[in-house]
Amino acid sequence: MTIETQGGQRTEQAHKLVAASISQDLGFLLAKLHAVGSVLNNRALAEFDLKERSYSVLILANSGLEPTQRELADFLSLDPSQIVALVDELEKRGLVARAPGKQDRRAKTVTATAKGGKLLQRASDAARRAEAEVLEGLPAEESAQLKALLRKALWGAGLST
Amino acid sequence: MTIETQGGQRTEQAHKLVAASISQDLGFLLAKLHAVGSVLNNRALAEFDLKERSYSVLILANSGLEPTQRELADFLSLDPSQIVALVDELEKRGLVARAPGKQDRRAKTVTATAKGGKLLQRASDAARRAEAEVLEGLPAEESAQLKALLRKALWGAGLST
DNA sequence: TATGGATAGTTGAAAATGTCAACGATTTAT
DNA sequence: ATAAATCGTTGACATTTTCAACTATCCATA
Repeated sequence: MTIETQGGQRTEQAHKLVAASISQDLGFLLAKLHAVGSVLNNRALAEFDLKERSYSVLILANSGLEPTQRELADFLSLDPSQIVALVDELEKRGLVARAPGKQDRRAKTVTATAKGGKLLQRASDAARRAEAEVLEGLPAEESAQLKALLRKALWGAGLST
Repeated sequence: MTIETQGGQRTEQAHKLVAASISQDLGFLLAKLHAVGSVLNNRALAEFDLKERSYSVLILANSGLEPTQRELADFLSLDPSQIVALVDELEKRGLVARAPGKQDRRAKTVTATAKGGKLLQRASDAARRAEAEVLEGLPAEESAQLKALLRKALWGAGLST
């Protein structure tokens, strides 16, 4: 991580090595911006005792889509056992509840409790501010464009706008 | 990771949960595309006994910019101790060499050997193909745009085009 | 309708990564 | 000259990832 946002000012001064060809590499760019963003996100969410991971699970639990743990694992690109740990903790805190799947009794759906929904509301404010900080170098239109392109790369056209 | 690219065909079928609001979250989008890309990158680089990390170090060592280990750590968002391990391994394989810094004798610059350069050439072909696979949902122009926006978010305007 | 093969969640262990504090050697500032 | 800071390195510790097993349930089909 090793990123100096101590004073809260500069996100990153242009580095000598930016000139190297790796700055054209998609994987590197994604890793780097994700690293910057994770620090800010986790810092913003710490106030609510959440991290990026648990925040994601809470959002999906609160989506009304009643995801099963397997669906969470697939969607978040995590191992099913990691979902167990995340849901365990959120459930212990009374933020989400497990329910047996309606069609499939093996599966367990995860839904947010009222308490979880309230916490999420406050937390997502903080997350929004963190995201804005990551994107402070981009005007609003380009931020939207960046996110649209990421969605399209992941899932193809059809959902963006 | 849990991503089904076994047959080599579909990168990811549109998931039920795409409808959730987290699909608008920058951190999530970066994490997810990075996860997909890492799998493909590491698979492509495995043939050369490299991973994303060592590949990045090798590129920078081969850039002609003679980075010090500290500069590598800052640029790659890694702890200095991780750079030690990465350079140790590459040096042991004869792909890079450490040299004392010219101005600062505490520092050590890392440069690629001829052997490292040759390996890098072959590896970067494979990496390019992996990147193309990640971006197969985007036409060339949008791929370039995505990368330009990522660079701008990281370092501001000035280098892109 | 019973049997075999797949799948959901869970557990636990092993491997890989991340984080951090300390240290010697040097540099920089005073 | 001395003090404070920095670079690479080491080693300890925490967190995360990965994987194989296990039970319960579902599904296909003989």
